[in-house]
Amino acid sequence: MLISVDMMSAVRPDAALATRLERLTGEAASCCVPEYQDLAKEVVASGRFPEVLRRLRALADEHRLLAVALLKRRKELCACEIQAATGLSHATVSHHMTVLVDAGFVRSRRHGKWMYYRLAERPEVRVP
Amino acid sequence: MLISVDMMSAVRPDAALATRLERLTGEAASCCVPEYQDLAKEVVASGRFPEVLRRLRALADEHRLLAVALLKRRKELCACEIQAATGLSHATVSHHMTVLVDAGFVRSRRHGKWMYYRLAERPEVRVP
DNA sequence: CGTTCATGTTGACCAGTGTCTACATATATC
DNA sequence: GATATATGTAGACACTGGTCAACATGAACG
Repeated sequence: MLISVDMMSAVRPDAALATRLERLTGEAASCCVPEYQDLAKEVVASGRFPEVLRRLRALADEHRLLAVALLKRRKELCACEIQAATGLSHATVSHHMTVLVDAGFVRSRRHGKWMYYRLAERPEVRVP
Repeated sequence: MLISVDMMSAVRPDAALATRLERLTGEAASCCVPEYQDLAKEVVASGRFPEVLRRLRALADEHRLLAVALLKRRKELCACEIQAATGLSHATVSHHMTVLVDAGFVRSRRHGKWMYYRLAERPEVRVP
């Protein structure tokens, strides 16, 4: 599993440099240019940002990360096994696994009374 | 994602399968085997787990992720520009950038009154 | 069906943290 | 040195979210 920030896509760095140079020369010390508000809105509004944030939040929990790490080692685990590993109540485990499934990291399947979890195919996150 | 074979063999996957099979056959429905507690401890105790968790937590915030996304587009930004983009107070921006620097995603340099931030070389996270 | 076991759902609690104000520090300029 | 600007730090507050107890659901088995 990989979470990466690829730095290949630079979008017009000239504008920022120009603004900063202008400020350094002291002509118009216009800090807090509205241009950055627009750029920020553009980034956030892009479809990927909310999804990436949701996936990062899903992984940024001690017990959920542990569950994913365990699923990396064991092909498949049932809910009670994850409960044993984390030491949490079954309610909390159920909550965590729902978060992981919704985020697309984990897939679940029911077999009789048991719920089995395994990693999704390409659990990858890229910073937008 | 690929699960490496050596990691699986290192932790005896047979035991898990045997336990589950045993449960499926209904012989001894011993849920919550202590083996998973040991495996969990082993994973958490491995040096990478705490660091990975810390880095994930650093990214899993709306404004910090935005800052990283902006730094991906503009080579370098000063604190006031990030403040303009996020609409936060300068104190909060300072806090967020400290978190990102500590997590190793961002590097900072001071030039006169201004603090400039840019992405670190290999901002990459791998689930342990 | 009724029971039992595994899991999902709800609601409430509370610790962690993102946020701001106020103050402190650093740098440049007069 | 005094002032102004940019940023860091400390403390307080509010809100998100992880947690569990209690209840609900779903499946296997008599």
